[in-house]
Amino acid sequence: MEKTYQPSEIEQNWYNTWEKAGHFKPSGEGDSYSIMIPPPNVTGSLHMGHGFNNTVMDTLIRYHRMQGRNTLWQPGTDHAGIATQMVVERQLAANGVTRHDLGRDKFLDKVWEWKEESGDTITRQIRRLGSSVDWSRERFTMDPGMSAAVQEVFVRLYDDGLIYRGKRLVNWDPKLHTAISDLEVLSEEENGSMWHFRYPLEDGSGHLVVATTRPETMLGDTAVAVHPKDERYADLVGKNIRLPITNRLIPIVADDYVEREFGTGCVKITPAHDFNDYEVGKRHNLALINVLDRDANILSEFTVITFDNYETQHGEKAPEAYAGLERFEARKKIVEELDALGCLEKIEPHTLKVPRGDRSGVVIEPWLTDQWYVKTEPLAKEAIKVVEDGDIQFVPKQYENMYFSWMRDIQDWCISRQLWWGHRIPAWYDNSGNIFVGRNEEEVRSKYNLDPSAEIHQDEDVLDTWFSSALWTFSTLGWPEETEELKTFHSTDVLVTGFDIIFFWVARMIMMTTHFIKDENGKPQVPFKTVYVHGLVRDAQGAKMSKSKGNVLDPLDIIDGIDLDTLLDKRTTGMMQPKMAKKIAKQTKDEFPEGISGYGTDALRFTFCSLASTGRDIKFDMGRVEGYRNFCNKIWNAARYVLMNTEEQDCGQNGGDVNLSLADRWIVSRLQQTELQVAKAMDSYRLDHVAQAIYEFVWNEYCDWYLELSKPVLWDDNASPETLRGTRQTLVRVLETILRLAHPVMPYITEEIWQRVAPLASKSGETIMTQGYPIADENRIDENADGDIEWLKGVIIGVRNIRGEMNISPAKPITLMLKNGTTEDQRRLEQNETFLKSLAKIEAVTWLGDEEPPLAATQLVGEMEVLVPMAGLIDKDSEIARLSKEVDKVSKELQRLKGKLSNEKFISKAPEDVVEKEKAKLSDAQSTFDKLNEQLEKIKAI
RNA sequence: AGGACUAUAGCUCAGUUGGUUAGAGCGCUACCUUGACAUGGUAGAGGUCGGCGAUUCGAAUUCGCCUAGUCCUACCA
Repeated sequence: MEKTYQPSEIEQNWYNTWEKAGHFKPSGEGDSYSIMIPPPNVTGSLHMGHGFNNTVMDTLIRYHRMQGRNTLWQPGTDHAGIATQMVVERQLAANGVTRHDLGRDKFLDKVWEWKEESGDTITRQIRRLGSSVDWSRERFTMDPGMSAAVQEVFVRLYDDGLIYRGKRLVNWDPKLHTAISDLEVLSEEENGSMWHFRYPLEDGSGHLVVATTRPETMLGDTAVAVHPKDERYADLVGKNIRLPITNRLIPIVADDYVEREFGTGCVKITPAHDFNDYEVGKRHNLALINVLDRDANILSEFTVITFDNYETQHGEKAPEAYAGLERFEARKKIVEELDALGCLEKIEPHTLKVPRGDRSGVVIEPWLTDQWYVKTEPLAKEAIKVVEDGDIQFVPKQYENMYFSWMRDIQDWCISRQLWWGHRIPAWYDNSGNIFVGRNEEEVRSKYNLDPSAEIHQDEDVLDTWFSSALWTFSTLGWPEETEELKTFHSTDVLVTGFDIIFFWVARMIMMTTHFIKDENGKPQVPFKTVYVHGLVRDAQGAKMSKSKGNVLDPLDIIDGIDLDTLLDKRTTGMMQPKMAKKIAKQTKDEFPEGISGYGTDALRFTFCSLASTGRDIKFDMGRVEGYRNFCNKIWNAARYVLMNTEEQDCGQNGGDVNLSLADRWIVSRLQQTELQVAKAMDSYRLDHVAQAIYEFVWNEYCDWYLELSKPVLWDDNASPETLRGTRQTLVRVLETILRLAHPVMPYITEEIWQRVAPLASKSGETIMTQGYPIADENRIDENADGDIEWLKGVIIGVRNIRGEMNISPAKPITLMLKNGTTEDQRRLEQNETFLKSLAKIEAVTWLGDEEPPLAATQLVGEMEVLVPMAGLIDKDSEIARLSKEVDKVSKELQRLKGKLSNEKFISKAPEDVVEKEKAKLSDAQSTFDKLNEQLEKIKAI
């Protein structure tokens, strides 16, 4: 074996071997356990969040697979409508081509090409992370099967009256030319202005002052509203305003939407360009006047529409100066003109929330269009119930509240997108605009008894990407066919995801699944029984990782390492804002002056697990990765030691009596306790505790103590064959168990070592992956052995402490004296003298009776005094200093305990066992204190 | 505005139902190339657990208020 662990040399080989051998596929035996991967965007690449997410899932999957469950981890990718279309359009734009130049079919060919090319990136990354997904079942949301499911769902929901088409105000992205859902709009606070305008009354008797943050919309104003109880304006209600610039007459209406205290208490109402105004308009049956086109430029002819059937009444010419003007240009010009007309009262600075498209970043316009909607209320009802009933549990629990509060106030879901890339809406129209919904044109014609000669055409739009991902848990299993897989693996066991997509995805999956998938009794099935919600991975400063900030990390760069230049390249090419490049470069150089060295997959995975405490974001700390890389090396070298001492040796594989030493029994006992801890942590999704328990046991018990304790046995020329066999067997068996215990978290290193250790531990099999997960045997928890070793450790640490503080070289053999021990102490010494001599480098141990001991440095182990004679070794002053420090410590403790125990109330109210415990502590502390003082006096006296 | 979460050693984080002398890793100090490992070993230093109050014999842990930060949701034109 190499002297240090070299992850790069083994990882990819093992992955290929596992995959080829089919170990990632369900075994077909045992109770099922399944997880659906949250499908990443097929044309993107995985970031640290995915790395984390994959690690959690793979750990759970490998754990359950080793427990003998029939385990499926379903992989796949998402077509990500807007994001992908944008990428391809940007590529085309680089050559000066638009998608319209190509036309729909040619454009889609291009997208498919790009998907093929880029899809490999993701699957390669997933493989490198060690994820044991069943690649034979890989799915893509635009696969024929998936598309069929999407169509089926759309048609059935339409036929059930749960999908409708209507003209509504939607969030319109004027750059991408599509509607988007509420969730895709991000409102950030920005600095703007509040403009106060004077609107003259028709009768010339004065004016009202309205305030607005969006002057350009005034072209479409159809009323001014005041509060019905506002006395200032009571007699104006019903009168008309002569709207400046367009000179349109608009009424003054009373509506309690208006807040009297805000601004002047007068609000201009623009029903076609504001969600609130839309509601006001509806109540007062105002006209809707749309003044913007799809680019959010001013129309040359406004459309004037009534709420009644949204009938277009007539057009209205835009004031000539404004026709075709970009919206912010128009704003400027309107303010100037109003100023010139004497209608500008004042301009105040004002911070407001500006809605922007999460993809395009441009300001979203409420815009009146025809769109398709899912009526969510009935679906939400069932989706709320399954969580209330506990059919679905959130981990951590508090996310249920977030889920409920959103679900109980859910809006209808706008599912149509004016894109080309996606599932085309299965609806057809005839020339009079009648709607026909069906799986294909043929079906539509027969379903609606259409005249064969009737001309119909399919809707041009596609569905929101989340519409198809909402079906993910069952569409991947073959629905609407009633497949074996669907029966076996649905409902899935757990969904592992970040909280940021609870609304986008989790909620919608629950709605769709409960509506479409029922068990044999007609009870709605849930998509998953548990939702494990994890935090976001942030950079070392705690900032969200994002491409535009240039602080993203590719998990592979931590696995393989990357030099500074390449990393700089990666972070600064293909940016949306090239201006940022300089800043990003500096920040990157500061954080990674040497680039990043490769730490291997297992170290990265261990890091993710160790940071996976619930309900908390992860500030990614490179120092921890390094620490866990060192941990891998520790395991590696422990294995090296074990193999050096067991290979070609008798480890009891072929029978023969074994004699287990105290150390052997102790480490086996500790192993059982560790197994209990790990299982408990796994079952409660506390992967940080899993990692912690494994780390502690391996490093602080197996390596630090047990391996050291095995040395005196193995190196003892007089040791019996039974004893040697016992220790070798324990060495290999415990190591082999450690490997299985750690395998779900660190698949590669455990497999590599297991291949060599397994036969020595009488295990056989092709791979560690399918071995049984360790189960604690509580009969092997040996409290006597635990106690004895604790005692031994106490003595050894005492001696080492004296060595350390007295500057006695660890290499120098010393004599040790013990005094004032019990018979139990004597027994322990007798049985462990070899261990003690070896680990504390002691040449002789004497047991003192009542005789006066020589001057010595002292440590206490319980009542027993551990003495290292001073002659020639220890200098008086440093021993005085050392003892004084100890006395100080103990005296503080003594004070505290005395105070507590002299408190009447404590004695009378605290439970008896607690009082007893405190009393025992006090007497211990007292005797320690006395002995140390005594010793201190003695030393001082010389 | 409403809600959630977070605040523990210089840094990154644990701390089960209140009973600890508050832990780990990294970093720091001193010493050590001993036959698995310097990606190591041994011994140390370092915290009034964000603040104030309440409950209790006893609070890092429960409750209230406050401060700071993060994030949702809803928003005032």
